[in-house]
Amino acid sequence: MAFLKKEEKKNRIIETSLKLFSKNGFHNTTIPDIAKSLNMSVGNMYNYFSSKEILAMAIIRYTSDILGEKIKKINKMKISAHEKIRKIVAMYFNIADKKPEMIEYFLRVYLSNRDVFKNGCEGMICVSAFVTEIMIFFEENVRNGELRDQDFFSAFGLFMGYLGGMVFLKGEEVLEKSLDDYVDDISENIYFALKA
Amino acid sequence: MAFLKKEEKKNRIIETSLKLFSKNGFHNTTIPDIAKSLNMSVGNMYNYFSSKEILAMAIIRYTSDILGEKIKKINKMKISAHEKIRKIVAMYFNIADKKPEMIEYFLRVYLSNRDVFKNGCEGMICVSAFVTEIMIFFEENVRNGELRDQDFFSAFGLFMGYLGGMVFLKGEEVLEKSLDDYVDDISENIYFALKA
Amino acid sequence: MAFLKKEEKKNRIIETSLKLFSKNGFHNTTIPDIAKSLNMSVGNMYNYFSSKEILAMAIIRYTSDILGEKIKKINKMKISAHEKIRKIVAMYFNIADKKPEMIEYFLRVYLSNRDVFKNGCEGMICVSAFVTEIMIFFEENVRNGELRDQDFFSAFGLFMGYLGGMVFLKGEEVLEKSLDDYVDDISENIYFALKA
Amino acid sequence: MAFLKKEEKKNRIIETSLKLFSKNGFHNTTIPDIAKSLNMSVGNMYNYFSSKEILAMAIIRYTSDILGEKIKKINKMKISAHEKIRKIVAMYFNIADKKPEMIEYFLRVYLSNRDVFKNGCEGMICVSAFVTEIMIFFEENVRNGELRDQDFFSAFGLFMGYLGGMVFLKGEEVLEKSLDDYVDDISENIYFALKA
DNA sequence: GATGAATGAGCTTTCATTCAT
DNA sequence: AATGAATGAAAGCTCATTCAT
Repeated sequence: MAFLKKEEKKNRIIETSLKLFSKNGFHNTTIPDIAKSLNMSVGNMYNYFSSKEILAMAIIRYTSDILGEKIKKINKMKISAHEKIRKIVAMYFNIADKKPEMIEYFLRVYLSNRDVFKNGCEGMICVSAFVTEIMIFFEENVRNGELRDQDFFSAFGLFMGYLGGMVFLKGEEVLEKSLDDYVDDISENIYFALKA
Repeated sequence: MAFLKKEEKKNRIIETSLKLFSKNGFHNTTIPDIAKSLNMSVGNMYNYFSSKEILAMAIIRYTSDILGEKIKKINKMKISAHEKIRKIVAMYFNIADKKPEMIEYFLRVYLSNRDVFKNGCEGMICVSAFVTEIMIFFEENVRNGELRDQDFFSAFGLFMGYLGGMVFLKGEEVLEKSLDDYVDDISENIYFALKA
Repeated sequence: MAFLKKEEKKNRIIETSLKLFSKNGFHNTTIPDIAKSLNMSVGNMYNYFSSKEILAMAIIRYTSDILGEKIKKINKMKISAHEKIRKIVAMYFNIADKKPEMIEYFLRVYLSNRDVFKNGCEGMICVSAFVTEIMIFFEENVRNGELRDQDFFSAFGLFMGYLGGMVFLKGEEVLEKSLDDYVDDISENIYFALKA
Repeated sequence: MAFLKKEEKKNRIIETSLKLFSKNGFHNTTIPDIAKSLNMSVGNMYNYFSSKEILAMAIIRYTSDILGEKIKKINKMKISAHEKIRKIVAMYFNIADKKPEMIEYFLRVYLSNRDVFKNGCEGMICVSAFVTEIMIFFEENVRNGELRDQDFFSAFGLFMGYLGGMVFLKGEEVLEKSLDDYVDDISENIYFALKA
């Protein structure tokens, strides 16, 4: 492990903790659990993240950055707002399928442990990469007339809440179809809701 | 307190725990915390709810029943689907304003502590009162041609996720306006998304 | 239940507690458990036995009296020491079979909860009915020359320990045969050990 | 304490718990009691034994091994069955005198807390070291004609029950003489019972 | 950097006993 | 005599964090 740079090792810790926190929840995942998963000593973990909360905050930033990056790519495409919505929904559900821990972390850790994120992540600052790209998407397409002008958070809540809600339902095993099969319905619904 | 019947006392416990769980989270609220809030001994609490998890499950049923009841009333009104959506959104935000603990419990306790609700509330069974009324709303208005026919969960996820998402944003203090001021925008968005 | 005299009701409580204590152990049997078994309120139980320990001590006296009575009958028979030993062993194993709770109470409650019996049953005083009859048996048959003269407790320990040990082994399910099938072997062994 | 290896420390915990459990009983000895006796924190105890029951089972194995080892040595001696019996009785009473906790643990913890030993020690598996050596003693001396052939458990119950019974009587302070003074009587009785 | 034994406060839950009715 | 809600101390166990090596 000595050949890994400090930053690489931090990422390894983040990836592993992300999975464990998402699967078992923040309070049911212990630092020894994480350390064991990483074949690392408990004490050494503290050389990289000085507390469980600081680790949790690093994870949400990490996750938000990856999601933001993916939306940024979609934003740069030369396609209609309608098509962009579809791509965002498809991308989101694809992640929920392939790397469910990323979405679940939002839903089950970030959303519900306010106190953990209180000192350092207040006001969505730690998910700004993700929020910003949704904002760019929204404002660009309002400007070019494809989407109706309205309060940004009315639109943001729709995206974030709707997509998150569907992933939650999937997790509860109440959906008969795969998330993939919902892409059409849901992107249409979002488009109808927002279009000019 | 002796003049309260067992059922009334259970409800008092539920109401108080609901507030504490919503405010501080399930794992940060201890049974002694709840007991103290109720001026009741820890041991006696266990005469009413035999474990913390069983209490948590009673609360979600209680909350879902109240919400379901309110939607049921709206469902019975002789108004258009468009107006019903507006009433549901207004009612939801009104509760989020007046009794925020009910909505927050959904978001911060039920949604994110899968293991707590695993034995007894699997598959949304404990929120069925709420889900059922949304289902009735949706199917009646599809039948009478006001809403587009689509997978129920595509519609349900929109309602539940969108409204929950807005309340979350409010809780994060990122909304400048009061929830009330969002009723118009959001009910329009939902209507556009679902209308025939 | 009102037609039962106080003494009869105490016996009912004793019989029921005897079974529960024997089956689950003293510490794993709660007063509410006993009360429920008796269809009686917890508070009322305390009208008959003012503490769990006092109940436990009443039980050992009750049990010892019954066993002592049975040995007394054997002592009065006009048969040889050899035959008396056989009868005692057979009687003991018969009880262990038909009312195992009586023997188990000796083994699993009385023997192992010294502190419970400390104030009121010190020095085998609560089992004296049983001990006395064994003593009578022993001394009479020493006097008439059928048994060797030796320290009484050397003989008493043989009876009590051997028989108790066999019942313990039965309880551990390591004996392939029924206790009844051991009567011959064991009474021979005891007789050989003690005879003049 | 850092110079002690993990195994040595486990043994230290076993020795101390053995004393406390024997003296006060399993249910009246708390983990904090044990930890305090060891000048160790409660939490750290759980690094060595993951539950109170697992500790109790480790103790019975430990104790049985030591007793078994002592009988094994006697078994290897080139002396008569009669003399071996005497040595076993003497050894047993010597331990009961010098390390009474070992014998008391059998009597007051192992024998009477069936549920504690249910998962892991069923069917005398945790005392097999001791049982096996008694079996070897018995079978060898049946084979060479010194002891009568009979069901093993008839003989085993005699040893275990008789010796245990005497130690129990000693503990109840009803014996006027020291255990040592009973060696002659009791080994004669056992020998008469078992001899060919 | 790396280790993992050690800490101890804090958690959920239990239960003998009391007492107002 | 009878009820059972109420008490509260104490139990077994957990875990974030530290620190000597």
